[in-house]
Amino acid sequence: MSGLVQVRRAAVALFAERGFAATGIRDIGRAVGLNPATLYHYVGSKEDLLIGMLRESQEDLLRAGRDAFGASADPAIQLARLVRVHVATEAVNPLISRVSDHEVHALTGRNREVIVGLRDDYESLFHRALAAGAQTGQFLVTDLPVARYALLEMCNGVADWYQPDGRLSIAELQDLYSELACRMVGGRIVTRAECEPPVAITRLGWEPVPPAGTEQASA
Amino acid sequence: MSGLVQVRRAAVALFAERGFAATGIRDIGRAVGLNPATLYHYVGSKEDLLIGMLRESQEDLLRAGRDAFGASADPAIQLARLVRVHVATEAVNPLISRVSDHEVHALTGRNREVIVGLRDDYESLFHRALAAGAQTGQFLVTDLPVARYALLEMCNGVADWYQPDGRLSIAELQDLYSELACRMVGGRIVTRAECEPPVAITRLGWEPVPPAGTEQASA
Amino acid sequence: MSGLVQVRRAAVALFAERGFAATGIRDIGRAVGLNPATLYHYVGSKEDLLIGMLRESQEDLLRAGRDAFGASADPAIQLARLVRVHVATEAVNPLISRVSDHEVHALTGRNREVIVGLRDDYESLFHRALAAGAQTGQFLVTDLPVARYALLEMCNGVADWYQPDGRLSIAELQDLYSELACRMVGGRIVTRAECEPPVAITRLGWEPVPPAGTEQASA
Amino acid sequence: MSGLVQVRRAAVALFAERGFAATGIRDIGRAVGLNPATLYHYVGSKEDLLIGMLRESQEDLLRAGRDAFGASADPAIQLARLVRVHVATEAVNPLISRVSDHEVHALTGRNREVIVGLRDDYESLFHRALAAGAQTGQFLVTDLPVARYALLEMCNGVADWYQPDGRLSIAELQDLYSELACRMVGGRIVTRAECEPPVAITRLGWEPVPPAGTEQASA
DNA sequence: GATGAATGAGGATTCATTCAT
DNA sequence: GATGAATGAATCCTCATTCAT
Repeated sequence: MSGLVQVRRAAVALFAERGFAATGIRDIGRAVGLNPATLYHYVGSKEDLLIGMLRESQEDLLRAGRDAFGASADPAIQLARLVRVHVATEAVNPLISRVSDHEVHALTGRNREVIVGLRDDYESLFHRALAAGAQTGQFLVTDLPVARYALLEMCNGVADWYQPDGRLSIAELQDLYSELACRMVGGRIVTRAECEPPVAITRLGWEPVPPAGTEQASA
Repeated sequence: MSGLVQVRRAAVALFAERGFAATGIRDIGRAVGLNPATLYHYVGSKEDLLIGMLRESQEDLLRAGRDAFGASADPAIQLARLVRVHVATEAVNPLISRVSDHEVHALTGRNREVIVGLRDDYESLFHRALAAGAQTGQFLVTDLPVARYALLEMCNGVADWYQPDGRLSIAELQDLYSELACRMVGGRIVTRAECEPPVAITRLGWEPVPPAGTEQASA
Repeated sequence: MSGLVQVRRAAVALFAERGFAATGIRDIGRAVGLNPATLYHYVGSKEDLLIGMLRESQEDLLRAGRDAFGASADPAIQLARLVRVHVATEAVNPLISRVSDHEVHALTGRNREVIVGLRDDYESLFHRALAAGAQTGQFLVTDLPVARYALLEMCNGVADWYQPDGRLSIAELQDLYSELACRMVGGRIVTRAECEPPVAITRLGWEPVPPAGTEQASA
Repeated sequence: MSGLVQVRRAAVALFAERGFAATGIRDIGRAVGLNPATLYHYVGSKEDLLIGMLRESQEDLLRAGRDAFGASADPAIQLARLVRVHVATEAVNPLISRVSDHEVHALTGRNREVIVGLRDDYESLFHRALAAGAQTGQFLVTDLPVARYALLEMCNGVADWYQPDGRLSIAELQDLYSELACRMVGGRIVTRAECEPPVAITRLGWEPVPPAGTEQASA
């Protein structure tokens, strides 16, 4: 495997575990058995690593979110599919998701703007689904921004606890969160079948491989 | 106002904004117009500041949570009151709440254990309310742990966006989140009136005072 | 007991145990239960403490040495008495002796000169006894400076190991070192009786009192 | 010459002159024209420097002492050889010897134990020679531990005054101390010839080179 | 690709000391 | 006498980064 990929994965793992600011370039080097100086053959700077992983993660999420959103005109299905995409993404890329959720503030200047922009675009998908559902009356949304915040935050936590080799398959996880989301906005419970075919969730190149991974299907 | 209080508030503000690891002792000193060395008159170490604020915050939340939980035997009201307490606490102490939500991992050794223990105790209140409601059938909870995670995460985000002088009063915020939570678990919508008298939410001594505070009632 | 005496004894004890440079003014304060700032009511500076104890120690040793030297015209007796005085002083004031032996180099400028001057005066007593004994032929001294160095160094170590409540009384200690010294310079063994009356060895005010002191006679 | 060697020698020189605690990492850096940070390329910590030099010094002394001791079965020759080794070692490595004599107390924990252990092993050689000589009656030792202390302390001072380009060659120095030691324990005077061939005394890599060195033979 | 050497800036913390109270 | 507050300088050490080899 390429040295660059190793470096990236080590960085993701360390940023996820200790946080960006608390991770030293030496720690990353040590994790891949490389002299700190050698890292600079692969990477321009520590912040480059961060912006790189955040951008890849956020762009991928946005792409998947758009696919999910565009696959149906029914707000309930749109919402269910968005939630399914989100939790599956967090479950499949837990470490990079944690970094995405926690370390945006470590970015500076233009880098920060780019990521915030991507996230805004992504969140607007939820807004549109919620707004449409509220308009048609199939959702009961007392306050739209609050519902959106609550929905997104709810999904964001998945990466913190989900274990791929645990009790729940990714598809089950998606079912559960989809159900919670549908109930939360007062809509009908969208079934897994209605969300077929599932949006493909890819494990990103930056995501470290778990020691003994169990692959599971998602819908 | 006491120098110690100033130091604490400055530390909370900076830890919330930049994160613990990215905040220097010099930054805190600068914020209160004190020489870095002088800080060590007030505080034993940087981590002492962190554990101090986390402990105070977590103990207060646990106390308020227990009060809320114990005020009724009805799981729906228990849950609604827990949610009301949580979001009000985040709204009243937004900065210290952000630190609590994000910086536990910066603690080491025994300090970490203490905070994690308090958080576990607090979360168990949600678990008991959910479990009781599921048992009686008034809640529709397909998966109890997942519901608890989702609920807590949903509430945790409030400190990130709520503006005390914004569109929503704290009581309205509580109503909205209470409604979302009730729906999410398939229960009846508990009204504000049912949660009277409200649990008192205190602004902690560590919480920085906003430049021009608007006080609002909570239920 | 006066606060100043307490401070001085604590300083001696700490300087002896950790060395001057490694002892903080705070350590001394802590040892006597005083705020660091309060120490400056008793003492001008950390170096003042050091020069004070070294001067007192060195002046007392010089005085005792002169008394011992002047009490007889016989070089053998002069030497024996000097050795008796030296080892008894180290045994009675072990902590201050250790500081005297090790921390002269921590003094600066004039302070250093004063102590070195006193020590030179003291050492010249040994030189005169040795030189006289060599001249009369009662000593076999191949190299006078080397003999003086060796003699003084031999005596200097006593404070590092002698235990007042141990196997040896001070008088026995004096006998032993006197015997070693006499042999070393090829002279006759001067008896304890010949050194009567013994020079008085005083416990200095700076010397910390041992927890449960056993007083012993010296000759 | 290697940077590491330069750093080591500078550290020895400064520790010998000012003491460990009073020497800053910056001082060492300045002495070798290196940024303080660069020192940490060569050395793990300040204490690493100290333990390194003490261990090397003490191990070398122990090795030389064992060679000297083992070269004869006659206690008088054993003792004479031990003394010759000791004073020559101090004369050839005066700076590192001073650090060895004065700074053991600056070590912490395990490091301290290691050095104390080595020193105990070394001192036991003197004990065995003295005890054997006392047993056969060729030594007059009234008190064995006191004799050992006195002997070792006497030798320890050499590094404080001996000048390699001074009046005395190392061989003459050895003769003088050997004579003093033999007399001190009431034994016969062992000649230089009886100690042939001399134990090799090596200048350690840590020992700073004097500005204009004069090499002299030792026996 | 890889690394040893190097560095300026900064990390948290302690220093001896002063001074108003 | 005593102390809390204060500080500039210094402590050891680590930071991200560069560059010649």
